[in-house]
Amino acid sequence: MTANEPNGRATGASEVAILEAARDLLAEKGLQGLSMRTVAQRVGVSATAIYHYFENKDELVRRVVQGGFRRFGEYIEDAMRRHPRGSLERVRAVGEAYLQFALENQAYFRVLFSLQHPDPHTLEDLPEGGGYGLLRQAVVDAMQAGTMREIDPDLMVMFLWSLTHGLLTISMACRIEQCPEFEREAVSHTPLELFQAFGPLVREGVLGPAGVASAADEQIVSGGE
Amino acid sequence: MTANEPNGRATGASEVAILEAARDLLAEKGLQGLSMRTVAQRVGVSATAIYHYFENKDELVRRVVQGGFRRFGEYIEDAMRRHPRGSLERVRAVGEAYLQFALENQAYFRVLFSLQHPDPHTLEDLPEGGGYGLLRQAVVDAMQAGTMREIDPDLMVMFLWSLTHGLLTISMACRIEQCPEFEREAVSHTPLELFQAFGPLVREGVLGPAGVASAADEQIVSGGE
DNA sequence: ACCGTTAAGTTAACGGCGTTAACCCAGCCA
DNA sequence: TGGCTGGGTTAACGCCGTTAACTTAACGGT
Repeated sequence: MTANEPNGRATGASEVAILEAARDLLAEKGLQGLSMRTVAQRVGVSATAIYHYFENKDELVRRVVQGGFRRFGEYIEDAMRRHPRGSLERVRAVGEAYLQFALENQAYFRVLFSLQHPDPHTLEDLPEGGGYGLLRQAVVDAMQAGTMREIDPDLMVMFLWSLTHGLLTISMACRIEQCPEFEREAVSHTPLELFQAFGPLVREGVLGPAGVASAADEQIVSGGE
Repeated sequence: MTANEPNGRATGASEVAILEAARDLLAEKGLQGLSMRTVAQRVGVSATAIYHYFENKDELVRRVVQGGFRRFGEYIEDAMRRHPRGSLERVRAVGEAYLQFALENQAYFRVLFSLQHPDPHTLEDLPEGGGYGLLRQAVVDAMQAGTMREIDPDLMVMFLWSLTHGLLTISMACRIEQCPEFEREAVSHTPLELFQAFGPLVREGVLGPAGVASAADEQIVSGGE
């Protein structure tokens, strides 16, 4: 309980206090640790008081998620600032920032991209220049600088985003580290290491640098297996 | 209610009947439409009867998920059968089957790869030869046939899986179609169309077929933009 | 033929959840 | 001074997962 007034009445349950409590609770105990009652208790107020600020629980978590996307965008902005415009490194850094945010704020991220939301968020949930826009800018710059092939930038963005997001969500939903195929492997386990190992595939594709050797001239190129 | 005996006692709540009811309920109303009580009602039995067959709700949905992965595997198996061993088409078909399953069984898929499970499933949840193993086989075959560069096959599988899974989960969590960046675009909206549009990027990478043209010789290669 | 065990149900209840309804009261403005 | 309003309260409803205690039908062994 926070400081109460002489009678049993509590104060200080501002909208932001509620949002902060909800955010912290989410980070600490995950989505199912966030109930109206626990949030209220942390703020020092009765559960129903929350309904003065938010229509219902859905709106509360939607607002929390919104704040999450904002912080997410900041991670990415920082990453971009650290690399020169038009460089491939900058594009890669955006991906790494994506991973970093997700891993440092797991409970958070799980909710941001939960598949359970009744109706999915449009990307305008994140602020205008948000993650998508930033990555897109990095991609357009790289294309203009000639460090990346020129195709529809939105297609390119979806490609990179899908790859990164997929890697992340797979590692969060499945414990690939302890799957037999991976145990015996030199392939590294952490999402970040995998992401970096993707580098050559992303740059040169599954066919390889010079296109794949046909079966006939295989031994010419690599000496056979 | 199913056929009851003379007294108020119900029968016929076999384990599989419960699993089927849970599966159907999940497909019809999503995860939050699946409660012990609703499942029980559909089977025609009291809620607590379920505890004779399953330890708790978690185990029930885990079993449902298991069955889901099995069906998932069948989709992929079918796709592989329709294309020759070692072909890139076969690998692509696996990805398309992945999309197809997910889109035809959305509520299902949302739970299979929910980020909310207390502890994530190991891949052994799916039967031995399951999705991962099948894709891996297709990849190994393609490498041996020379239609794909030779690298660690598990890395390649994670790459392809991440890409496909990410595309899917992003489209399920965010309504990219109605995001301003996409509205004005010729880029198609459905996951399947996007997946197909990824083709060149997957094969040749973000650098392009012959590596990207440096700014200097750009016009030599493509005649400028 | 009986008894004990077990499998498959039942009802009642507990505590937690989101949410609603009804009420309370300090502070402000006319 | 009086009424409105914003921010709080308690009580209650119906749903949830789960537990406890009970009932009954069927079966196997002596």
